[in-house]
Amino acid sequence: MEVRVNTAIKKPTINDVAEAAGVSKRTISRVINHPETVNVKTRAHVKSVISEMGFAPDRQARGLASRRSFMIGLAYDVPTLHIADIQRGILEVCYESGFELVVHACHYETDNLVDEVLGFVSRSKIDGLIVLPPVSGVDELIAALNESQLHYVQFCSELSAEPWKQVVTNYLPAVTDMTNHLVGLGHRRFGHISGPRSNMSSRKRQEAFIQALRQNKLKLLRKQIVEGAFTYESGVRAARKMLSAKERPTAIFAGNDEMAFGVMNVADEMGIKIPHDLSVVGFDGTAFANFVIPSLSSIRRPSNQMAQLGTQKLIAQINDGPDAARAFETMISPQFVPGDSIGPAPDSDG
Amino acid sequence: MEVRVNTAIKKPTINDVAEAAGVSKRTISRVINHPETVNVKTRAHVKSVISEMGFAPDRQARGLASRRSFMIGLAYDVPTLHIADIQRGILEVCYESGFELVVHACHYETDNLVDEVLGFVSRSKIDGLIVLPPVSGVDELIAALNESQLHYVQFCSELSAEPWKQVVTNYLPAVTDMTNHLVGLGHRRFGHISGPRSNMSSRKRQEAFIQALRQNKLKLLRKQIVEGAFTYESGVRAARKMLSAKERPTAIFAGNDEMAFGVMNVADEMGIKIPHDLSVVGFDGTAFANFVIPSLSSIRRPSNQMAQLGTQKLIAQINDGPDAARAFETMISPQFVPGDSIGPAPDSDG
DNA sequence: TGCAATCCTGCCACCGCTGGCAATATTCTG
DNA sequence: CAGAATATTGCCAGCGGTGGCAGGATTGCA
Repeated sequence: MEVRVNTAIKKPTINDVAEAAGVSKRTISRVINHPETVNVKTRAHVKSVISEMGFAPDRQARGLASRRSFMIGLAYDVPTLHIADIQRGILEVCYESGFELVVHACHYETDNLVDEVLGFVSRSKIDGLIVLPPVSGVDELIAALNESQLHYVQFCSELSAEPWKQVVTNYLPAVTDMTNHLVGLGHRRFGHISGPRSNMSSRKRQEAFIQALRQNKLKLLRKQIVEGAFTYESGVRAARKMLSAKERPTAIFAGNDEMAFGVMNVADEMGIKIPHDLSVVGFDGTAFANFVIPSLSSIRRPSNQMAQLGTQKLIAQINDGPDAARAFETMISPQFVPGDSIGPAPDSDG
Repeated sequence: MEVRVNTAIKKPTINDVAEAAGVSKRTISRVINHPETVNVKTRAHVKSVISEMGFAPDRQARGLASRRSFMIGLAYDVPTLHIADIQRGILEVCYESGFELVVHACHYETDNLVDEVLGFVSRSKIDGLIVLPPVSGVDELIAALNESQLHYVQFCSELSAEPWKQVVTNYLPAVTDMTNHLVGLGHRRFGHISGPRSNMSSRKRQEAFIQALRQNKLKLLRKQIVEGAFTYESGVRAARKMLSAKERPTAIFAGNDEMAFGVMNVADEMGIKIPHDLSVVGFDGTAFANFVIPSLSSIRRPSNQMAQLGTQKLIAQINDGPDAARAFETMISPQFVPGDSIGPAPDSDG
């Protein structure tokens, strides 16, 4: 196996800098890692030499010696637009803080998820991990991460005992807002297409919906709920079932946008007009919600903000421990964004 | 700055294995890197000890000593669904080959793109880089990469002198297919919403369209082309201009799906029925094309296949040099996928 | 059976950086 | 101004691997 190596770019090493600055490499190292322990004058001199030579410490060597890699990981499952947005947000913060991002796609339902993720962690030697739903909803994984003492941040929907390791989306306000909006438009018969019941976020969304309805003295019966799988196809299946029932709902709240698109297509196919005969609301509020006709009402999660917050918390945790991470927010509130897919309840109702 | 370190998982080192196996660490290293130079018996023994102890060489140490990192990088710009899919495909191959993936989001129009990407490369010490459009269309960057002797694979639309560093999408067949299809439906007046003219892929798509029309003895005049920016909004603007012209086209080919969605929305707003009054075709063919009503005809790129191919080529290049990479395909052909957004040309035509 | 050629294997230096500790320089105290 | 306390800095030993080279074991051939 012939191995080719990049030889063209040769960067100065700490030794070169030490020699050029006329001090020992230990001092260079100090200026970089603990500047306050170096005499102001030496420090200034070394710093100028460093920037003059364009020196940047080698990550591998640094990592080997200090047991840090200056890289964080991202574990996710389905490649969605929401996740692509989150990834971008994470990168922005990474660059500010001098970290790189190593990604890992996995299947959250796989049996050996824990081993797989832990394997990724130890192979890549990341300093911390960001776990996105639905992976973040796997309890054994979170337990294993806690035990491994790896720094991590979990994006999820339920506050745990260690909030400094979390970014929690609070669904209730936005879902209540949405529900009140629909009730105000005269809707009384609702349908809900949930995500997989095994999924925490999905359960939380459903709970929030039920609670919001209850505040309006309305109920969501079991038969008004159909379980989906967060995919378009599952939305189609659920919608068929729901819309062919004898008393069909006048408004459907889907657990994500993809499933809501499924509802819109089934409605079209069945000649049910949106929003005249049926109102539809999704969840995620990615750009695509605006591209469909009529535009989809949805509950928008601020992906960029979430990503930045989560990354800042993780890096604070890595660099300065839990207390530093505790200084950041934990709760994130998504927002109801009305679109053309909702309207007054049809007259035929009641 | 208090630094916390992951201490719970402690993996065996090469020394532990050497001791356990009763041989020197040099031999362990050989078994891992050049097994053929080790006596069959010793090799088998060492291998069993390795797997028994669950030993895996430390990437950082290995990298430091061998000047390799066993990580590859991905440089991209806009976070789209197509790119999310590609990322997933890349990861699949990475895992088979023992590589990790470090991602880098950049802005391809920025002035110091070259420095930025080269900075990323040297910081992260990746062994190779995958460059996606539109970043891959920046000539100075490609030139700089060639000069730096870094292994890379460029996803693009024009064959260069070094095809083993490329995955080239050949637009012509699918665009011809699409064009013939539309011409067969009676269309004669076309419109094209291109991507930015500075973008190679965008120019290539347009050229392919013009060429396909020419084969049908049709022309695409300058005024029938409006420049967009690959975004929904730019599609909306272009569509407004195009559809309010006195002789509006009966079929529009947009440079990507997002812009095609823009066309669909403007048409709806102007009371132009799709596909009755206007046919629309997009480019990319991600899942969303099927979610809109009517479903969008598009040209689908096999993102997973492209990703896998590109990654295999890159890794072959890294491990075994250009010749190994040359053994792989270079050309990828997207496919025209008709949807409900196209129909016969309106009678009023001609 | 003797000696060279070929295989294997182990020793050791080093990749570039950090941390412990000792050494030196500087400042403080009486 | 001496001795102690404190601030700075340098030496050296790793971190966990890899590669060159030499030496010992084995094999080949006369």
